[in-house]
Amino acid sequence: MADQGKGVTALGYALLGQISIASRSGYALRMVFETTPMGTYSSSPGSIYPALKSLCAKGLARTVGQGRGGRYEITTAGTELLDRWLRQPVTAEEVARRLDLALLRFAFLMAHPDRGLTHAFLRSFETATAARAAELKGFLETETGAAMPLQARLAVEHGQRSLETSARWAADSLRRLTAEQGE
Amino acid sequence: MADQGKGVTALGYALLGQISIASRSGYALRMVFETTPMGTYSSSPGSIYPALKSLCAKGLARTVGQGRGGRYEITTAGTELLDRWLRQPVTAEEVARRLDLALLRFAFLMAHPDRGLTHAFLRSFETATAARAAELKGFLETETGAAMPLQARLAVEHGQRSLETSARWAADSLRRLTAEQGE
DNA sequence: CCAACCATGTAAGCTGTTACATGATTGA
DNA sequence: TCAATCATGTAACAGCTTACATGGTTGG
Repeated sequence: MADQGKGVTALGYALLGQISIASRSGYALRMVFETTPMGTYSSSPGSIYPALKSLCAKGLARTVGQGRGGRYEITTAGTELLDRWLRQPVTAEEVARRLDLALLRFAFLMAHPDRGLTHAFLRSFETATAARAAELKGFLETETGAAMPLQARLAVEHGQRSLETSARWAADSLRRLTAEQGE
Repeated sequence: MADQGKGVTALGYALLGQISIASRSGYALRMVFETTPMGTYSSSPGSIYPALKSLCAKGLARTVGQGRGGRYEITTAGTELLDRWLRQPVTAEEVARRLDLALLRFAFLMAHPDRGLTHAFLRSFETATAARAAELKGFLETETGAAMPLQARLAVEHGQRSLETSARWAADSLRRLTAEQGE
């Protein structure tokens, strides 16, 4: 019966994640996108307000109060959906097409009561990025010189090196989070 | 009179760039997306064929032949539009939101007669990625401890490190291309 | 009282996604 | 001849972008 998160977009999850930490007004949510690097996930009021309405229509969020003090808060169904989303492991496919979505999950895992999830995420993130980097490397090795001029190789190498950096980031982050917990 | 590339999307440029190198059938173009890392820019026939039609409707491409041997080729207007696009420098704004578009330009600059453009691109790419990385670093330094838990910092750091890698890639690529020309 | 900012929206247009449909050709 | 692959589409739907519109509140 639970509609499996059908149609919740990156922006939808970005909003849901925010209000799961603390209820906020639409304007306050907008400001987060405009003043922090989370801005990658949205732009203008024309996308945020409709997205909030859509979350309400799906029963994942609700409004409390109105006018000046109106805020959005997450519902039980919203919490459950967010939880299922946060538990998804990172796949090589996701890394190839939607790395931003994976990073978004990481950011919100910060507030999740199950601290083990962050560790699981980072492990699967490291595996998936390394795997995708290897795929690109394999592609470069298969395609021989003539079929692939230097400049095309360089373009693919950008992706490869970028993903290797991501994998290292995951390993480093895991260490730092573990160190913090142990203190 | 020239419609300044209004409404040409990433996929549109990806297609235009391909046929500027050699005329191809729609299917051949699809296969490029399905078998190479260029696949990031598209997915299914449902997007490629309409995009090709749209290019034709805008007078940027045309079909030659039909059925089995039908191919798409670029028009003069298409060549001019592509040229203007390829000459655009990389900005910090583009790096923040559409790094993929910048990389796409790089890949097609390979076929451009003006070899100086590739060098100009790489220099502006390096500057822009480094600038954006510095922005993120500045953000991390401004936001103090309490307002920003470790895990949120780490998420931003991912972006920062990734962009630093991009900047290094640009510098390395410039060296390698210069070396190749000098041989 | 006027400008600036808070706060929330609507509407048009375009793209992309998903899923389905179709016919030709070729190798087993 | 039958399956796979070549090759090209269409239709429904949903989302984002851009641009515009609207009122309340507060500081100078």
